[in-house]
Amino acid sequence: MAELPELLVLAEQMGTELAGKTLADVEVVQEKCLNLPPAAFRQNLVGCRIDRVYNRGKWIFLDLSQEGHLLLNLGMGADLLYYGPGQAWDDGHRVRFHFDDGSGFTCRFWWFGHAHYCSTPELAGHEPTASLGPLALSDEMTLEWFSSLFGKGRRRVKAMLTDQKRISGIGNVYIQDILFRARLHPTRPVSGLSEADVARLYHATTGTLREAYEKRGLAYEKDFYGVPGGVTMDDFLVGYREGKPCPECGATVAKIRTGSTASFICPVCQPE
Amino acid sequence: MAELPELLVLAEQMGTELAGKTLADVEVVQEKCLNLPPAAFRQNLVGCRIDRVYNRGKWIFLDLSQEGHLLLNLGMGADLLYYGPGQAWDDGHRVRFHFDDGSGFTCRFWWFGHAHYCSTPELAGHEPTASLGPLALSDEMTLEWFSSLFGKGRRRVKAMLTDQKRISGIGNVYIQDILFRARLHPTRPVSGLSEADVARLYHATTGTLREAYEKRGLAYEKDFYGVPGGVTMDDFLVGYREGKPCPECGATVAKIRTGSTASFICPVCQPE
DNA sequence: CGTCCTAACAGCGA
DNA sequence: CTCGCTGTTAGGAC
Repeated sequence: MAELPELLVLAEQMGTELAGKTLADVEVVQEKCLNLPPAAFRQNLVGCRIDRVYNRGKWIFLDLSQEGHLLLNLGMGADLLYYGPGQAWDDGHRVRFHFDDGSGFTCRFWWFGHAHYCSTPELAGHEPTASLGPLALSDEMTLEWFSSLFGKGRRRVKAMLTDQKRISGIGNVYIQDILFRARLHPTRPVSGLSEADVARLYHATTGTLREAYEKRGLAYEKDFYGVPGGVTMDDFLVGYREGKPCPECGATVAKIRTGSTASFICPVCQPE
Repeated sequence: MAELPELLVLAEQMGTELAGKTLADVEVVQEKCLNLPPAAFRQNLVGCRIDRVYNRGKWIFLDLSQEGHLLLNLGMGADLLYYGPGQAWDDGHRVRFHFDDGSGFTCRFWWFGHAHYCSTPELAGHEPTASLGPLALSDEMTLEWFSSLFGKGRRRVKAMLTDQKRISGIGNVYIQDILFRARLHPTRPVSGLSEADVARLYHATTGTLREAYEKRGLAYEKDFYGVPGGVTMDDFLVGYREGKPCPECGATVAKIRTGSTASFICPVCQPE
């Protein structure tokens, strides 16, 4: 469930809290989350110091001493929760990382998530992260670069914006209001957009995500300290508001199937 | 345009007429039809004797002496026309094969066709023919084998029957009445068919093609001697009869788009 | 609510 | 009306 706003907050907090700490133990409850056998995973990590934490697409990267990287993906939703020295940790975790000062953090995946280890040479060959596009909120994401995604091809605008290989960080939650704010139907082909459409879409994308980031993400997600974000359902314009009136024109917001995902649109403001 | 009935007649006539003759010359007008440079194509063929002619999918195979094979595909429609010793050949041909007795035949492709040469060892690597399914009219095409195409998968019945890799020889003309006789809508998924549906479809397939073969194919196609077949538009039940009444129920036959091809159906007898 | 793999479909060009 | 290639979509698994 976590998308870029929540993941930016998490990585920031993790960087501040964990940088300089050294891993003393790794507890693996669910083996399937890993890309290595638990013993190898643990052995690679224990003794490493956390140098830096940052985002790449929907992955959180923890750069380690000894040329290593811990890569976390929250899948369909997860809680990454810090515990201080002597504090109890969250129950129901799938993986737990423990530091030599007695603190640590747990990963609790709702359905499925990933905790991968890669050495620096292996990193380029790590399929899930090797070809991620630039973060939707980053200096690279200029209007010029954004525009290069459009104009050619018969792909749909929703499919393009949620394709992590082209632009990363947008999922099926924030995309709803992004498209509404741009007044675009999710199945519009990317080649059918005018320059003005693309510019509106660019500002809708960065605006929606930046505002959510400033509110520290969704209210039904938790940060590294268990604190929920400030974006409530009432902040949504059309997302997950089927049956309610469009904030712009009052028409009834519809829930439709677009390919295999759900979309929420105002049928008047976002004609096909 | 030629499908199995026309191609069976052609291969039969070509076998009877050409077996034993030796190629003396090959004239290439349209280079793009070949899989080899014209000089190499010609060199491989001249001096070879025709041993046997038969069908594989929509390809006509001419087995040659010296471990060679001439493979003809008529594409969107073509005339293969025989000329006797001293007779004039058809004008507008793309390739012409001339025998040492003065006879020969021409290939006139309406839009695009292929004349390929393969040595016997190369044959297995000839992509277009390497994985053709069994001919729709052949001893292999038992009800049991036919049934194995159905039951599983989300493919559409029309796409399955015209997939030359699964069952070969059916094109967009005969498929129309095959589906009508089986009372099946072209976009029905193969996994949704009952045993009775499959049995009806089997008998519709073999019946439609066999009857057309007995009439020596379509009236707007020509055999090896330029003689048209006996299947006229009036013989079609729903194929290419949009706007006319269904022969079964009188409802108006509709022309619809199914994927990228056209389909002709009775909307009452072939519900979706 | 995600991501990957694969089957199936769609458009183009020869 | 053909076939094959390629980009895109759709479904199931984890």
